Amino acid sequence: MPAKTNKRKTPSRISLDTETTGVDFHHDARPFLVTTCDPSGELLFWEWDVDPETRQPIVPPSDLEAIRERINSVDELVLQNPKFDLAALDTLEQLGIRSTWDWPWHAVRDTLLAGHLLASNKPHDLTSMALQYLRVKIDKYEAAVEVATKEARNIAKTQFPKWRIATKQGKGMPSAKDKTWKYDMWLPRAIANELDYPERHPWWTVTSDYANTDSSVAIALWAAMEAEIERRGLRKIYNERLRVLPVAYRMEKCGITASEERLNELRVRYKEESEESGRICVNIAKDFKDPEGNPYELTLPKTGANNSLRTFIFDVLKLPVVGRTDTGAPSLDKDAKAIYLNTLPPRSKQLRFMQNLADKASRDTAIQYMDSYERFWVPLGIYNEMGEQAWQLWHRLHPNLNPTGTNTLRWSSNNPNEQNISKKEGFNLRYPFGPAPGREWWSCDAKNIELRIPAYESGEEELIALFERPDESPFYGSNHMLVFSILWPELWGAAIEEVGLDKAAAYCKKKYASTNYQWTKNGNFAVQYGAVDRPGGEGTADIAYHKPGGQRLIASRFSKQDNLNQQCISHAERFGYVETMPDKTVDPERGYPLLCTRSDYGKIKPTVPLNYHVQGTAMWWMQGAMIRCDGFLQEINRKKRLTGYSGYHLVMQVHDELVFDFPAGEGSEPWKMNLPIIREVQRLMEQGGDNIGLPTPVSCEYHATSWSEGVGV
DNA sequence: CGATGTAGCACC
DNA sequence: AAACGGTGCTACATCG
Repeated sequence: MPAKTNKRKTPSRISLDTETTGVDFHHDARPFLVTTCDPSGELLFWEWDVDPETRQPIVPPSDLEAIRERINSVDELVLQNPKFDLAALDTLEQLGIRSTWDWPWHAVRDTLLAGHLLASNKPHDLTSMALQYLRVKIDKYEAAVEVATKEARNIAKTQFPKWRIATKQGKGMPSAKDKTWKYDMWLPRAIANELDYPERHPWWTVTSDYANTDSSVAIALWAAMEAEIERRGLRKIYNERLRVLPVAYRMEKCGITASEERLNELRVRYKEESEESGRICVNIAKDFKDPEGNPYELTLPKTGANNSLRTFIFDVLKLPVVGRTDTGAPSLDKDAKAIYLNTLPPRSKQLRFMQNLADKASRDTAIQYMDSYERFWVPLGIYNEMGEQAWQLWHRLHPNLNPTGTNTLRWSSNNPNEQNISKKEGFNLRYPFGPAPGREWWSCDAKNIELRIPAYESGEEELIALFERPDESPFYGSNHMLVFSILWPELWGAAIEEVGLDKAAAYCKKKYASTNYQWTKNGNFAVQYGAVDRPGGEGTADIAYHKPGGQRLIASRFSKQDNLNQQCISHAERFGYVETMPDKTVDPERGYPLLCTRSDYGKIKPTVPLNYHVQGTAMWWMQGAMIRCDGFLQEINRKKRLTGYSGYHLVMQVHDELVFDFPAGEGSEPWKMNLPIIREVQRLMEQGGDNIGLPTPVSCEYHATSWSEGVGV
């Protein structure tokens, strides 16, 4: 034990950065260089040879021991996106080099989180932030690596055909798209080694020079950022933000399970149907003549549209243009297709063509998503004790999560994106996802949180009443139905006449399902997402509402909420940002600052401030929910001594929904085993409402087999 | 051939 | 002028 001292010492700190052979750590990507730097600028780094035929680094165990010692000897560990480096180092475990990394989360400081907190809508990459905060340009080091690596790739391709150069469709690197050279930064040194380049040749050090620049910039950057965080009074909020890092890391590591059988069931069906529709389209096209007078040979696109299809539709069939793209070109998106389906003459070849084209497009889209899930997944059973069958038919995806990926506090997700998995009727791609054998899933959803926030914050009684008394006549908690009654009082009145006040809502919802009620929903979404309303003028949601002056009518009915909108706009115009609602458990004085988008002329876009304020507040709420739930589940796992995938896990976040993967209950009522745990999860989520001062109820569903099939509890 | 921009579409 | 907010991925088209 070190002696206690009264002298307050400056915390010792280092920065750490890792270079890797890719980003797919659950496939073949591995680290090959670790660099550290202390505040005086002193560097200490470890660079490993990479076997060019396997792309695996050759790592002396003593190096890992040295890295571990260096990490554990300091009070603060500065990184740019820490979970990336940890995920990289964690892969070395699989090489049998180390047992575990006891990563000091308490010591971690993240320049990426700091970058978002200080300037939420500015770039957060190290190069941009070095320029912004330190006035240092470091892009030349990356440029040098790019030139060297590209040249080294060319040498390898011609002289060493057995070497595994990164490619788009390369095995073990499903994320590789463009810029594959970034996966080969180990290559210049490998070539220098293989071809006995002289000691002074730059390729020996071009990559380590680049990496070392990053670690020395990171340590200086954190000093600058920390001072700025302090100056702006954001320390408490920053400290709270740090708590999401281990949560996100664990979510990525656990990932989500998917059934190969169920995925193939959907894919085989869609493929057959798509091919059939495609054949019909090509045959119909042959009945028409191309400009030379020959039967039109249509080449269908894999997805979307191509020139062959555009020419056929607009030049040969001469269908009218019903929509334009951003650049003014005739559109063939699903809205345009819907218009054609509703307007082309019945039993015409044109209509039949369009029907089959639309059928094909929706199936092709679904197939495209499923192909990408298959590309990214890894077989189950490497780390746990699944049975033989499960090993073969179940897989795991490890989507990447970016807590700083948006202009607000929403997270983004990629490789693959877990947040846009279709739940469309007839194309529910959540069907293949769900609990593996011996497991069960639960999903918990914050009910209407983005509508509640502005209603409660502004004190809009009529809307609050809907949320408070969802079972009461006449609207039964339905915001859409309330708005419907305001927009079309005559329809609403007639319904009351017809069936009485208590049944009017159900009656209207059914009778006007595809007309006025659908328009109401469309308009409400437009308003929620910031459609512009000008007093006395026409609101941009009016078109969606199908009601001239509709948006103004709603805004004046909900004048308090309208005031909140104006307040957010004024605040943003004055300060450039809005804040989320303060969280009394973090900093009762202030919320998270979100910079608002400006137009090219420097003015705040008026559609943005309220939207960011609400979206940001909802996601601050979600962040707290995730931190509390993860802590609770970790505690259960510790008490029950459940390790690895066998325990209780938070595995997914889709903005207002969390998904959990638990050990399965047994018997005739299996959901009962974990019901007390999910009730506590529900309570921990709802608790966030107290922190911001409004009720935030959460609904929970049990999934025995699939994410697409849930039972409310 | 690689790089870049556009179109289209999935989610909340 | 801004005119409906936030994302990620794939295919296609074009250009050097």
